[in-house]
Amino acid sequence: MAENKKRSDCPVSQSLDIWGDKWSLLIVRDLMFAGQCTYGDFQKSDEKIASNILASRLQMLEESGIIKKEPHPESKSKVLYKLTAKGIDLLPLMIEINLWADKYCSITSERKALIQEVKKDKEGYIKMFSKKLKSLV
Amino acid sequence: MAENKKRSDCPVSQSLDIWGDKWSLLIVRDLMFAGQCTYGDFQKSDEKIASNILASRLQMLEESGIIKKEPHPESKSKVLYKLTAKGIDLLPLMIEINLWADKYCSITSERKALIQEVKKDKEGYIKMFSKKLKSLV
DNA sequence: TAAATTCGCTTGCAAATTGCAAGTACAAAT
DNA sequence: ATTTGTACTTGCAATTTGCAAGCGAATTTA
Repeated sequence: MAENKKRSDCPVSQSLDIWGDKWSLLIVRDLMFAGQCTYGDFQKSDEKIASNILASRLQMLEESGIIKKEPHPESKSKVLYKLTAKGIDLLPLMIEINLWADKYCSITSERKALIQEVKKDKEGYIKMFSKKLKSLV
Repeated sequence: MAENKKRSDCPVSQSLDIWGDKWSLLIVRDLMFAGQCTYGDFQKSDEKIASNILASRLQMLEESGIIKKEPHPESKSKVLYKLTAKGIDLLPLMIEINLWADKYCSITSERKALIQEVKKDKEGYIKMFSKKLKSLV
């Protein structure tokens, strides 16, 4: 459950120790697109993550300071998950993943449009999007 | 052994299906730093990947066209692994991982120096490094 | 106000993956 | 001719994943 051991001092290795599994970055993706999500929102995503895996990943991401939990303003039974500044700083990485996939994977036209926007002015797009996300924190 | 099933149409998800495990990007990292590696070179890395995992990851990365195998020019018993263009295109992603880790993980001073170079002129650095890697293909 | 539903998890268990240690086949060096 | 180096493979135990169901509290519905 806890992936708390550092394999080496390499920055890549240390990063992968934190979010280098099949699910964590999908959670981050959902939060970047939606700004905030409930537990149920994550479960609605196309990849259909198992409930126990979702719970353990959310806990890990929270422990490593990438996301945070907040009470839902409208309901005591709901929880809101949000990205922290540390999580928002994964945006450039997320953009590069999309750009790579745009070149080498088959992408939905919906997402393709967004990637086109990024290509026009990558730095500008990241700044704008990052600012938007930070306003929600 | 084979992670050949697509979880969804999302570019992030599809990318993670290919290289989204704890080891693949470390193999790519080694190749980016060294230009080319033998099986034994990978095993010498700090993270001490198990031999069977290394073999299976190398196979997967080759099947997905990110790396390629070549006969070693000096020995029939050795094999050279190299990045393909598709693998080299992971460089911007790799750079962003390093930049994120530079901000949030504890990094060795050796790698810190390299990251400083990147920060001065990211685009320029990527172009230069990418060109260098492509000259080895 | 009682019953049903939603919500965020947890639990049990089978299946898949990982990690370790040792082994194998071929090439190269001694 | 024997030992060493190289790229893997194999067997097996331990961990992780994935599925299905369950659970307690909050909320909605009848």
